Amino acid sequence: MLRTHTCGELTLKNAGQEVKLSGWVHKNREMGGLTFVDLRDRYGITQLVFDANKDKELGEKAAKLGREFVIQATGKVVERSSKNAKITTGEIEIIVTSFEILNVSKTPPFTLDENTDGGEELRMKYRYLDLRREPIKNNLLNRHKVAKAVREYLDSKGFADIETPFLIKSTPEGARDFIVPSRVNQGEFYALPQSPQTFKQILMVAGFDRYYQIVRCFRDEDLRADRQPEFTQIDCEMAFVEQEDILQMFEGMVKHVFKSVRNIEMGNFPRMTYADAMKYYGNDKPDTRFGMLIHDITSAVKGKGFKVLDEAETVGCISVPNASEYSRSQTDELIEFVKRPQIGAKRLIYVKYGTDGSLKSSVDKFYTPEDLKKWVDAAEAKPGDLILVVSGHAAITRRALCELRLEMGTRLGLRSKSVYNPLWVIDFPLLEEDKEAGRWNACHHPFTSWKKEDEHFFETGELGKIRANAYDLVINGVEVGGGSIRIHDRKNQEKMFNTLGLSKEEVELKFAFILNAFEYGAPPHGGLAFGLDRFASMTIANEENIREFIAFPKNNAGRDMMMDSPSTIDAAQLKELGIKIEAEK
RNA sequence: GGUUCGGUAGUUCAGCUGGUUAGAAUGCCUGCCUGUCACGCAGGAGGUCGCGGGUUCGAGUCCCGUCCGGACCGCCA
Repeated sequence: MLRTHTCGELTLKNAGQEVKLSGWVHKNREMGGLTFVDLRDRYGITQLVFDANKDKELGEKAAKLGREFVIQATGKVVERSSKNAKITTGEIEIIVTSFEILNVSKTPPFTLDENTDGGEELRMKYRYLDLRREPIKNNLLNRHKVAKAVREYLDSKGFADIETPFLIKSTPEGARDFIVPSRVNQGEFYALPQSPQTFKQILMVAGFDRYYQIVRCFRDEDLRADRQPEFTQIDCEMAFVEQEDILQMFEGMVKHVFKSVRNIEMGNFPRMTYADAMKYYGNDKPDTRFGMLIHDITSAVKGKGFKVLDEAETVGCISVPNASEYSRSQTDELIEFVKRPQIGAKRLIYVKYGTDGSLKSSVDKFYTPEDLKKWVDAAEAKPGDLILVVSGHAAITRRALCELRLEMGTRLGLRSKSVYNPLWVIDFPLLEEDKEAGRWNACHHPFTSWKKEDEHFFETGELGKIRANAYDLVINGVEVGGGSIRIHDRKNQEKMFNTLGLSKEEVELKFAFILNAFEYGAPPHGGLAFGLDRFASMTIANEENIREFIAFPKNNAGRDMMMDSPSTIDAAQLKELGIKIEAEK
């Protein structure tokens, strides 16, 4: 037997016991005759004591133990004379009588402490060492708890976990597919699923009623801190339901997860229409931990002969509390912020609304204090506010105000990590226009149904006004899940494909299976999917970098730094697949 | 496809407007130390300043190119 206990469980209650522990040498403190070794495993750290005065050979051998050596030690649990309150085993230590080196280790290239000195790149290359570190280890164990809580809840509600295939047909709407060549069918390809969308709908047609799967999905698009090419979804679908049933069911799931993983009680989730989210927050995933809402002040600023504002499509603003005393350099910095190419606003005008009611602006040449009073009234600003005004194209203005709002929220410390504000965003538009390609795309996906009362907009051609039965769950400004009530009859599904500009032939080629299925008694159904990586990182740490919550993530070029993939394959493999690689130009 | 920041000791970084032998911390090695737990003390080793080219009397520092990494935009139905 290599161990009788783990390194995290011995306490004063075990004093006097003979034990055997196995683990890694976390730290070795040699004091001259007396050596302390922190022995670490997944469960914790236990201090081993080696006394060279009692056993010279043992002491000398122990003094030579290097970091991350794997050892097995036998000894007696005793109460410490000087205790360590920071660890659960801090009241005891093991007086070692004998030990064995199970394996040696090279010196790790970075420290394995909570605050490692290792950079991102090294940590990824030596991920097996990084995963030994307390915070990363805990992230993964907590992620397991999230998944477990999800399964508990869904199981209790009668959801069945059913697997769907990974090698499927490529349907290049939306994201780019990852492609897998078929050897048996040369010249043909599978695609990896971007989501099991059509399979879960067909499971509804098949009568499974309540389905879920914690499943890997694949999208061949560029990466971000919160986006991986393969990611995990909690994929759910229900039959015989309306939107309200789904919101209730999954609000319950999120509450259950927060309660069981973090012991956080969440109240009922507020709801906001997409239109309001765009109007007041400038995007479809508002961070509702703070106010500072966007106000449209277009009509209040026009007509004073200042061309820039008179000719602007939109003029909007936010009012930053307690910032009216901002210095020139501080306001200049904000101007640079919105002019960054990523945002692209042309200018930022500000009005300082002093606590004494005074009004000073960067456009005093054009506007009197009386004019500016109209601005601050339209903005519902209060004395002491700094009003930041952006003008120009509607989309860019909205974007700039959205980013400014988030930035100011961060600077003023209004985005607390200990606060969780969930929000359902509902009534998304069904379609959005792709002006360059001259066609309409589905906002959510082409299987989303629309609101009956908006049906007539199909006839009038006002496609942008049609609202979908689609919803997102947003927590603290992060989209953690989304879904819709689906179309469940052939006629409407064909109408949708037709609206998206797919020809009859294309539809037949790509989607015949689901249209056929709809003709055999498809029940009304809908569902949603949560991004587990984001949901877990949000639940566990209110953190947006999902790489810290994935055991083996890829870097921002889609590479696995540890195994160094992707890589070339040899000529024989290519030949079997009938694939030739074009020479680089 | 684009924007932007970075690449200097094993590691994380400093190194100003170009100017002697490129520094700090930590890690590593050696010695000392019987109660440490970020142990302490003394000493030591360790560098192709990512790579290539250019400007210059002189380049870690300036310029061009290139490779690598981070963040972001486009993209992500």
